[in-house]
Amino acid sequence: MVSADQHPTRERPQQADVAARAGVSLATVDRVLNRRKGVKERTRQRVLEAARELGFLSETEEARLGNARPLNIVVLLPAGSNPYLRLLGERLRARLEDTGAEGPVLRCFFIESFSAQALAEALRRNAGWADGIAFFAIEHPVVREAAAEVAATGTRLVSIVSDLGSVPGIPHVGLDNRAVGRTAGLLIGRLSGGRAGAVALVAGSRHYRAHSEREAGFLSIQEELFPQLRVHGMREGHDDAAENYRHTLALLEQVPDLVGIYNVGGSSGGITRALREQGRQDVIFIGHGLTQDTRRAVLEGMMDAIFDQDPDTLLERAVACLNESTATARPLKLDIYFSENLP
Amino acid sequence: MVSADQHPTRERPQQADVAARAGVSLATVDRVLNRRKGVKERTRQRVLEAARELGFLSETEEARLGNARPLNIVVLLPAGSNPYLRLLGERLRARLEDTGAEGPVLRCFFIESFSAQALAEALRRNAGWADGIAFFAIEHPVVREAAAEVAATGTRLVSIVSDLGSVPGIPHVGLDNRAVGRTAGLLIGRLSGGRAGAVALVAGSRHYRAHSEREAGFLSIQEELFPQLRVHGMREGHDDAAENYRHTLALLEQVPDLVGIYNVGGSSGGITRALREQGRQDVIFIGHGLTQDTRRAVLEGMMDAIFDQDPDTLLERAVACLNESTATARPLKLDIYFSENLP
DNA sequence: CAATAAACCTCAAAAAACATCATCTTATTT
DNA sequence: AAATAAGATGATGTTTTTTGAGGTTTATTG
Repeated sequence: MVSADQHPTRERPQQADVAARAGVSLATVDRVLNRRKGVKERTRQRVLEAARELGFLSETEEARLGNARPLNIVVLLPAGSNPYLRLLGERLRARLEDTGAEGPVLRCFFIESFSAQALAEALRRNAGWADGIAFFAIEHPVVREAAAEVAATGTRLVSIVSDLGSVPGIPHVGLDNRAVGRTAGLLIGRLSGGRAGAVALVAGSRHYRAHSEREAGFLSIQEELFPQLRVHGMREGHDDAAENYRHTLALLEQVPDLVGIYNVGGSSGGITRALREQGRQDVIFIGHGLTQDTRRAVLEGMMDAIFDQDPDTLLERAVACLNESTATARPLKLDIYFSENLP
Repeated sequence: MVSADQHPTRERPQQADVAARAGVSLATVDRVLNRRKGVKERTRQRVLEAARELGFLSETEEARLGNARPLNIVVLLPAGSNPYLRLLGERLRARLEDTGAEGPVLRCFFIESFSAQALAEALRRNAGWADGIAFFAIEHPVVREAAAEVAATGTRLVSIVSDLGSVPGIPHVGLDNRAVGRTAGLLIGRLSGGRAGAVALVAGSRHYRAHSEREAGFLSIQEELFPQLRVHGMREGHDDAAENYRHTLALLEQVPDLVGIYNVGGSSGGITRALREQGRQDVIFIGHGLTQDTRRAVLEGMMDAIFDQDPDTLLERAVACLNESTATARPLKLDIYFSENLP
């Protein structure tokens, strides 16, 4: 009968024991153990301690559950109808749900588009409170100033898609936009098969560095490789479908020998609508952002290629930048989609 | 009897003792010791600890069962001069060093190319020993048989780049090759700007499903959209630069109106060499695998586009498949590189 | 060979995971 | 202060996973 073992066989504790010990219900223990949301930090600790005392958790589990409040990250996106941005917002929400309590808490705010003032204010508003802010930069002294201030409070910053220019300490996650512009130019040039004529640029706003860099790249390669094409001056469509629609109609009327359009910004839907209505499938059209509307446009032949930066990768990299200081600023990969390789 | 517990006698402890000490049943001990599934990690640790304390396990057994985290993964690649495969091997090594003791141990073996026999043997050789095998599949009954056998031993399998066809239980990590072929066809058709003439296919071997699927996709879109182009029968270059070089020279001589070439397989270097030597920059050429030689070829204008599947992503996804059973088989993204968006 | 430990299987019970709703707190607004 | 909203917690039901209790077969050992 002697203690057959040194250790009197210990009954394994169960969640119910932990619950009793912590003075909470089973549901709460479950929430803590499975990292579900909706538990006050204080209660969480009580449960964890009870579990510890009962030896309910293994080392690794304890370490996994014990620590770390997830980071507080704010993402500032331009408001407006730009479908890519809406998609980005959605992916953000999806990511938040996905990682659950694991990952950082991502909050997304939509800022008045193209307004440096509004962006600067939003930056300041979130300083200190958030651990990190990811934002679409507008190149403007007001924004730069605000960014510097915020960085000083310890809140980390990362610009996404469009950057601030040379501001040290603010890494950037986005494409190599000059190369992107050149690639667009190359493709339009090659797809036009030597035809002479005009190519048009449409942009959201030159205040976005991303846009002006793409424009610069596009212009440089046109000049370099395709002298038979002349570039018709850029129009700012403010990433608005209706505005882009009007621009395109005007363009089609004014420029009889239009060969191609490159939409540097978002909301390509307005452009395809104009092209479709005018039956101008012959016009080569390249735009940005893989969304429902651009997919359809490519499939029906109104659009020739979509340039995209994968939203999930973008977010992941942005979060990584905010987490670690070893922020590698290698540009994102440009995804190019034609009608046949849509995902 | 006394001796039994006073002095830890050298009597062999039994599973029952381990079970008692861990506070679980014999069935659970059995599950842990024989690596059966359906044991909670926490319980597993308990059992292992109890076993350790009782000296039930030998060093090797303990190592095998214990934190068996660093999985043993074998990657089987075709031997040969194919630069993409060499790059893949390099990335693999890099990954191994990178993850250090954390990640799985990746071992890479080069198998005689295009030999179903050799591949089958290699699979069998690594069965049981390795936890998982990632392999370039060759579609052949011998291979399928070997794969099924290996899967039965508990060693998990994943095909990379080229798959085995519909074999349940063997997930695949690779491109949607039909779509890839169609995209290549689309690009060549569009870049040729309506010229009439011939387009040629070069492949490694039809025994690779990836190659034949790309071929099928290419043929289907040519027929569908570009009647002015005729497809010149496929040649198998066995992913060998020298062979591809000879093929291309012959091609250039025999087919005066050659408009484009699509190299379904690897080792595009031979083709660009032939094109360069013959001064045939006018021939549109698309090939696979972003490597030193294809980069150069694109930059000097001998090649028009490179289709690539990112080696790092490929490896990561393959390892993920071998780790978890929740292997999502979503195809990889096709990366398309032109002269302007090379990374 | 007999005795025994281990391997391997199935099935039912127990525990845990997961989802939902009601209730109660707490903070915020009016 | 009352009203409201948002957050926490508990109660409870459903589903899935884990575990235990058997039995049968296969190796091992004395």
